[in-house]
Amino acid sequence: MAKVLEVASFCACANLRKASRAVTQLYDESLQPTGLRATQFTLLVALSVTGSISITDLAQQLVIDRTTLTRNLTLLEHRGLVAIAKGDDQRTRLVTLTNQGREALMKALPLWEQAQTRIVSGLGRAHWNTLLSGLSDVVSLACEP
Amino acid sequence: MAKVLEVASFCACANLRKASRAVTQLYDESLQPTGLRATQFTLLVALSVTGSISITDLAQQLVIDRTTLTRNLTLLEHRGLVAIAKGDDQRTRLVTLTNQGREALMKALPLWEQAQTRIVSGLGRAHWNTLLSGLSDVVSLACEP
DNA sequence: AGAAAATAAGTGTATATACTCCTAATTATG
DNA sequence: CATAATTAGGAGTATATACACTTATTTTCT
Repeated sequence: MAKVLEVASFCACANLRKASRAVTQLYDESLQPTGLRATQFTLLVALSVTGSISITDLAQQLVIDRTTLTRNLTLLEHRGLVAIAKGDDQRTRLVTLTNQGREALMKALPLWEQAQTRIVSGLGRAHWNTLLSGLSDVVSLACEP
Repeated sequence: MAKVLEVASFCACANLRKASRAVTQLYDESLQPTGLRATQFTLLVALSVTGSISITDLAQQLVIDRTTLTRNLTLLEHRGLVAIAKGDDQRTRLVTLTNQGREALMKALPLWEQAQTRIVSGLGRAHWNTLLSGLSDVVSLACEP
């Protein structure tokens, strides 16, 4: 069936997931000396930028399910990289990067750069910027109600 | 730190994973009436194109870990959508789409098209093609030894 | 103020993902 | 030909992801 061939080649979901798998493995490998997975590194970076933030707010920013985020944060909390405390609104939990978390993040930065450079130089800066903006558009389109 | 802001905005891994999450939710929702997840649909499509194929070969094509693929295929096998049998080389397992699997695939195609159209029309055909080719380049770069 | 609606988060469950270690079968090598 | 090296696959474990359901708190409405 011609239609099936089209799906195999052009499915946005399949192609994004494939690229996601490939790139995650590259970044995981680069970050391995730090003991951080790429996803965990991303969380530390986000927290470093936002400062203290509630789980729901952080989840929205990252387009990640709230319950997924809770579980990922718990792993970082157990390693002392983030702290989770009650907010003024007793329902909320405020997540904060600890000093230890900040240290781990700083150590990881140059390793992240290795992986990132490989992708960006490989594509060329212009193509890379185009791709990045395409990804951003895709997120908007997929999240539209 | 300026560097951290750069990571947050430009990390290839974070942005790909974010887009991957967003799009997967869109496709999962579209495919929901079929009981297939987007990942499962993708496997059925791949098998429909390749015909009988060993687990390792299929894993390489999809840039997915062999053990992950085994587990994902087992779920489809239990639902009767794929068959897994020993190959001539007794070490290999040949995976084949069953008639039931082909039926499920056919029913899912129009639902896939809904989600796919949303992304492709949203981006515009030209941007979409650029994005697709960028994703393909990223996979090559990340998988390079 | 008290009841109802809304919001923030946690739990149970299921799938997706990949690594390490292990077994079985095949191929290569002496 | 017998043994070593290679290859295909499975099992155990851990993280990532999200849905449905539940609990606790806050806000809204009368």
